[in-house]
Amino acid sequence: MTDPGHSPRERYRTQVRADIKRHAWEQIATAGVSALSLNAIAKLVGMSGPALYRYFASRDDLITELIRDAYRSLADTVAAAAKDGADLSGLAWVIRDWARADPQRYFLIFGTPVPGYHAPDDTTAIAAEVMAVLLDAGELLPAGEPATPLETHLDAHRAWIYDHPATGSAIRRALTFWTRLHGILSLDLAGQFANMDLDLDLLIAEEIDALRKH
Amino acid sequence: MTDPGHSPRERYRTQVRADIKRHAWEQIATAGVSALSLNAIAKLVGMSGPALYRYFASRDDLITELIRDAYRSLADTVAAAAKDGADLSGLAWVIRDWARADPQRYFLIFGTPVPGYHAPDDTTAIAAEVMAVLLDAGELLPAGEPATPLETHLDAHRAWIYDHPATGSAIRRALTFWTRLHGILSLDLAGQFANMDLDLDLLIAEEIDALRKH
DNA sequence: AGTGATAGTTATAAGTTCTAACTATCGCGA
DNA sequence: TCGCGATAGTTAGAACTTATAACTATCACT
Repeated sequence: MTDPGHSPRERYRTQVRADIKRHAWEQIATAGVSALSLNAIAKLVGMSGPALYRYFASRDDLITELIRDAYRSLADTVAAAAKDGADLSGLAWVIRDWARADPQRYFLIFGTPVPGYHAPDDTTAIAAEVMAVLLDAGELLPAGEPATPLETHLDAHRAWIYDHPATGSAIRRALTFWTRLHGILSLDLAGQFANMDLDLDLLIAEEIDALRKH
Repeated sequence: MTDPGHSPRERYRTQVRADIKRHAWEQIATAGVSALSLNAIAKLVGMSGPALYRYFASRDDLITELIRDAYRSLADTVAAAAKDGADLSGLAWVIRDWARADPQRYFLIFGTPVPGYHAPDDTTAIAAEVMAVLLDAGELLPAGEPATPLETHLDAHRAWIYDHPATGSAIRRALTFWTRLHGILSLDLAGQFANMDLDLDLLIAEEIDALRKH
């Protein structure tokens, strides 16, 4: 048989792939994904241009893998926080920190979409992991008296949360947590709050706190 | 004197510039800003490659002008709605429609930032126009009893709204209107709600409605 | 030790932005 | 109406990019 999984060739290959990705992340962090150059990366890892195509079929292929890793990193971070007992507030701070650690990584997932590009299916599965954590956190809060129209709607269209038993109220809170936090984070990371001297944590805190009350 | 402003040369020049921008917008709408090719545009308007540099100093220069136009379009749209008496809800629908009309135009302003790129100063002035409208709309709502910590903070750090006399409560509502709506719109336009069968208008309505109550 | 898969090489094609150098055209003033 | 100067366009080319083709060296396993 060839390569049971840990042959020298295989180990070398995964090491070089990791090296390539490491340099790719550095480029993305400092100049954005549009400035990512396969040629430049190849030279940085010590090989010449086309050799890199032995490891990634194309530029899009490499970026897709980076997107996958970014999703994985976010899901793991959120899951770890949940395991440590974080509520919605705690999750908000964890996600804020994760986004700030590498804004371009955040935008790789949630930023400007490229028309025609479709994220691989497994990334939506990872996104569902994150959503499940948010749904769990949302369920810990008491639901309001009469369900709102949105809650009724979400309760009826629940296919995307798979078999999670969350109530309409919990789904609404999880969804709203997501949209509110993303709104704040993406505008902040994009520099739209520059020169506003805004206390972002105060804004996040009050927005998430409002979710607790409604 | 030369060119009082309406010489034949000048008129031809502005017409060609508009032509170039028109094709640029088409490219951006269908393939995103990263796929914008000066060469392709030049051929579409009937000139060969480098001739386009008579009209725009560089690719970045053209994009910057498109960003400026996008800001201008948004500000005009919002201002027109306000003149027609739109409240925060009405403004939300107008902005939603404006974003949907050309998602890539929306992302050109609010999408993934390019590290190192600084928007020209006049765009922040246009953004202030939009903010002024939101502040006006926020002032029409009654303020809650004790000001929240965020409202107190915003009241103290009000340099960015220039001389607008809005209260801390109004600033908070305008800011929150912006972050909430952007969170929803950007995730939707980016396709993050795909296959969720989500009634976006219901989500927007409840989020903006919650602002009225707090 | 030999051999076949793998990893690297260089050359090349077809793009891109953008500069340089040159030419043709257009419009204004005399 | 003629001429001249500013403007608009051209082609050539430099320095990049992604990506493929063809070839060679290396490495690990039988």
